[in-house]
Amino acid sequence: MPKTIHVSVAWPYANGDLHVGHLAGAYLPADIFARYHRMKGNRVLMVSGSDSHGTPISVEADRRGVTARSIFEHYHERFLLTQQKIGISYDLFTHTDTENHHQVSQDIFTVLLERGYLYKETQKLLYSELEKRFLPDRYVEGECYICHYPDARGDQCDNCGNLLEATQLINPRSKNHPEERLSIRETEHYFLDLSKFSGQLLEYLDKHEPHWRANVVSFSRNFIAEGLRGRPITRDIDWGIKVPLEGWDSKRLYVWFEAVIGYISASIEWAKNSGQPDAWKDWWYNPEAEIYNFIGKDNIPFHTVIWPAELLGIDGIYNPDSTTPLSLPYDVPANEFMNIEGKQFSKSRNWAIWLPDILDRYQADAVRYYIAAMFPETKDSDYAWDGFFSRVNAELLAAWGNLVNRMLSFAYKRFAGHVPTYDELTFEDKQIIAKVEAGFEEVGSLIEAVKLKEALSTAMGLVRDANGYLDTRKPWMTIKEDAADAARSVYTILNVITNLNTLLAPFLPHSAQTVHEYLGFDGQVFGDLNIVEYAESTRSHKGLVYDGTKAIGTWEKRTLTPGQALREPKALYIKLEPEIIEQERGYLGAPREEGEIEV
RNA sequence: GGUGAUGUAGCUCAGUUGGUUAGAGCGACGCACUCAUAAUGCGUAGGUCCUCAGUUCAAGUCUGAGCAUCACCA
Repeated sequence: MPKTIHVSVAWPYANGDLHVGHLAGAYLPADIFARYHRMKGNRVLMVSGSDSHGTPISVEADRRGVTARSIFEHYHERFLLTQQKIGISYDLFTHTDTENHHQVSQDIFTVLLERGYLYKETQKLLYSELEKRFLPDRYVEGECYICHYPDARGDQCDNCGNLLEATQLINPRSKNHPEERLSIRETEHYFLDLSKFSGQLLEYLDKHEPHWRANVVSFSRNFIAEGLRGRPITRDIDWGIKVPLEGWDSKRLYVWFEAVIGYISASIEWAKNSGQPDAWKDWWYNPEAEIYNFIGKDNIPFHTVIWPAELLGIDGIYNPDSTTPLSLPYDVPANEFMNIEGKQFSKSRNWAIWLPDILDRYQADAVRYYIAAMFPETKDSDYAWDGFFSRVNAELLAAWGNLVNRMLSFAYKRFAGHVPTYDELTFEDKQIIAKVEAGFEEVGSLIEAVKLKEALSTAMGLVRDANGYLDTRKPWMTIKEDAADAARSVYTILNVITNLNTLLAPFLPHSAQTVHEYLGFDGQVFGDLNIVEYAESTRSHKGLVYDGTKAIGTWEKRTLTPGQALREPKALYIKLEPEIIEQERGYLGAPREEGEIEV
């Protein structure tokens, strides 16, 4: 019985390029998980998109003196190309400035309001006469009321490190117009009344805790223990989704509130785009469906508490006659952070490894391999260039790539380009075949439990076993005096390589296709990743779309047919030069220029 | 300041409910091999499991205190 799996992936702010932190935290684990489940024959829907709203985008736009829209459109385009290149197989990667997303977000606001889950409250905020607007904390500077540092930011003091309340700053001023004295004004906002859900949320946590990661459980419990206070879901800004009420034209939905809605709105958009407008309900109104939210640890309470509260509050939306409730996240396998050469990622200091840059210099599967081997699943990990160098050369290339290359070219040369025909296999031959076949169960159950790092190292252990097997059977020796025995062992190792290739395919989809072809198979292991343009009534947008119709890869053992024609193999991976370590370290912290992304 | 997490071989990390000589990969060293991008295989060396105190017949594993790192919250 196939499972129904929703893979919800955190939405990146479209205010800068994607970096390895994005990949390590959410996108790559989600992709590996989704590819595996598709191979397994399960029904997968994986969605995400660019977060086009939010202050980070406005701040970046102001810094460059352009509109917020042009910033998000620029980076959305780059997100599509980058993720296409590294192969993140979204069924739909869209963005939050679509008519569809605006509509769904406003509908959800309206439903929550009608059901009494929202309340109005007056807040005091800093107002700029000059700009005729309330200023978000990030636009405010002033004297710290704790240490009296004169240039404290609106949300935090860089001198004493304390988090600040912007309205309490001494002589608060606008970042854009430092000469102006800001005043405090009252403004009205809607709040989501989280406390109304506390009983249901505790029940929800109790039910799911047993299969959640320890860090996710403790973050969530801690968040609830601190008390479920109402959270504002509207703001005094002009870039974002309008509040669907008369007289609220100057306000917009708060980005934290509408971005998570993207999981549903993108599912709805995907269904519309595929011509089956109700298809999204197979995931969202289906008690058997499992929803997995792949996110970074900074987002945990939003996905285990606040988002479930929103979902509980809108149960039955677009499906009033439903007898089953709207689905809540089944698991939130949050990753910790991936640091870089021992230091935390920092955009402002350019202490970052940008994906467009490294995809220009290294193979996508090399990047995927290193990051997957270093996934911060239980604690922060560290991306180090000497580590990248040695893991790619000594593990990916030397153990796996070389195994493929040595035996495929041996078979190609010594067995006239065909899979050898054999009489009977020896004990050792059957033993290694059985061991690798058992990997489907072993690696598969680790992936299902989202223990991806362990899944990868288990598969790599089998690669080492295969190399060990060769050393005992030595086909390059036996071919000289006992051709029949060489045929047995070469047949065996090709069979083993076929299955190892399947086990590694979710991690290394690009080289999986290459090996598949070298072995003489036709067709595609996975489907295609296309950039598609979608028109709505007043505007159109592009999305990244996985089309699985051509995919033939399945998660099961395969037996090679003796006599099958092989294709001439070439080396799978490019060997890295030691110089890259210092070269790459040199880019860290230095000024960077965005390059074109070549496909 | 509060909460949570982490601290195990040169490096990156595993170590389930406390139980025999603490594991893996990489790196180092030695040997073997030559099909392969000098790639592989076997073997060796390398650890007061952050510190101190406690519980126990027995602690990397439990408890307390401390030190260090990180995150979240204030």
